[in-house]
Amino acid sequence: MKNFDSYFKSAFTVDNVIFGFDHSDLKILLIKRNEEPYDDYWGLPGYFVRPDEDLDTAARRVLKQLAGLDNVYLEQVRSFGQVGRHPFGRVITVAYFSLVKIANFSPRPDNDVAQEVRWFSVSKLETLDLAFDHAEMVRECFAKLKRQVRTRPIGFELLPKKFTLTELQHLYESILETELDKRNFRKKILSMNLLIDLDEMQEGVAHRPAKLYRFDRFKYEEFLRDGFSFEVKESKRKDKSVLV
Amino acid sequence: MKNFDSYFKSAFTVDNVIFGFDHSDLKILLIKRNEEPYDDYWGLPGYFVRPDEDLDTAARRVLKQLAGLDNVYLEQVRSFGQVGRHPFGRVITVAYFSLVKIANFSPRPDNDVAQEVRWFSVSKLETLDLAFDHAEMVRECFAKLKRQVRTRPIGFELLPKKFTLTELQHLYESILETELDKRNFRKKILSMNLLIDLDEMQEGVAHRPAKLYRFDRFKYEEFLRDGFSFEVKESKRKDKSVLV
DNA sequence: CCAGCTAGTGTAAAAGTTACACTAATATGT
DNA sequence: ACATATTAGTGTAACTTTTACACTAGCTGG
Repeated sequence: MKNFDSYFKSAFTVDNVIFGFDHSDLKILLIKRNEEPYDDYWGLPGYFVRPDEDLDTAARRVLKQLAGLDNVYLEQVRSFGQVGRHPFGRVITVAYFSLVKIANFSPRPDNDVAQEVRWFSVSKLETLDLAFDHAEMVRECFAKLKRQVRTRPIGFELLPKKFTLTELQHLYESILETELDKRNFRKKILSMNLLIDLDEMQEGVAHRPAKLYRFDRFKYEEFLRDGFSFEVKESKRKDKSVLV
Repeated sequence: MKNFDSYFKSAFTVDNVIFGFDHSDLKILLIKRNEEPYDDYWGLPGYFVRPDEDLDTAARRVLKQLAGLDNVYLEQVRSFGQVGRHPFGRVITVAYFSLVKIANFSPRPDNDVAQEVRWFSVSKLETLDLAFDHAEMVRECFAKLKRQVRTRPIGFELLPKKFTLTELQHLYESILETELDKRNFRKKILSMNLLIDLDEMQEGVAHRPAKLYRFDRFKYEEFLRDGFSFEVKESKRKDKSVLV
């Protein structure tokens, strides 16, 4: 039998691109690193995968340890394995993207890998010099979110359980980086029958209060089984789009 | 500084799900393994990534060595890293899918890893007991192809340079596993202006010969820059679909 | 020259998409 | 208590896209 030992000298990590939505801004969670390499740089919450740990499990563990997050939407994006991307040796990393309700987030990096944890607006990230190839990972994950949000109702993972249609529209506008027509957006979203009108109103706002809705996950799964597709298109006009 | 040595004990491989289209059948290329583990099993062409090799480079090398394929469409899908998926140790694999023109393929596995190389119809794969977690990888890659083919003109990678509209339709039907309406399919495809009418005819067929077309890659890239999207939808009717 | 086969074509009805502007309801400040 | 500011909520007509559907054209081979 051949000897494969020389191949068993690499390591792998998971990195999470964690999206959150705060009022009108799409954000991602970064940590300020507290160890080499890239000590003091901002980067994605990520760490080595343990020898006895599945990839998804590792991603969830890191999410918990470095960001105090639990039970969130998580999806693998792809792996990044450029030779030389890590100074300690050959390290390939598996990128995940994750969607969280920002209000549920309590910054609790209960270990010493991160000295600080903070939300950054996706739109303001260009200027930041991130650790490793994390900037590329963020770009790809954002692109994937943009694609996914058109055909899957994952946007709801970013909103509180109860939300208004305007909040939902703002969320789509942030992700798609475009403006949507209010009437068309509402028509389309409501026609999908995936929202439950809670018969409750917003409170404490200095204007006409909006109705509150929640996402009907059960109905969505029913639709999925019947081969339904949650779909969103762009408008033909350059300056406006519509969630169709 | 911490010691990370214990993490540097794993290996990774690349595996290729290679799709080809032969007349009316979507196929994938498998090898009959000639070494442990899973000696004598059919499996995906894949191998260990070398320490100094990028992932994409490794995928292309393997494609070349195990299947004699060069210069083909290649795209990373995702990584599979279940603990225990490889008996030699911790090995995660990066799955790629690849689209090739089946006629260009000459089975030339110029090393001893594979004792045989063969095309299998995707539809008949269910019964085959593949090595490792390769069955799952095939399923996911096929699902991805199915999704991709609706929004990107990658189908052309599977056809010869010159093809007829009927061939193109059959290709779509194989991938989408559905029937398409001839008139609507043609209307839609031609309205995209991505095909060049070659003013040539099929020869040597025992029926009215069809016109030959080729894909206009240049125009496609122009469209991409202008934010165009190659889009395909399913029909509302259960038994038929249309490439829209 | 007939049989068999695939290529190629148009239209009307239905569905979906788009653009667009005003009234309703609340909180706050005076 | 009234005016102001602010966001919520709503309908329609023009246009575009999608869908269903059936016959003639042109070649080969016997």
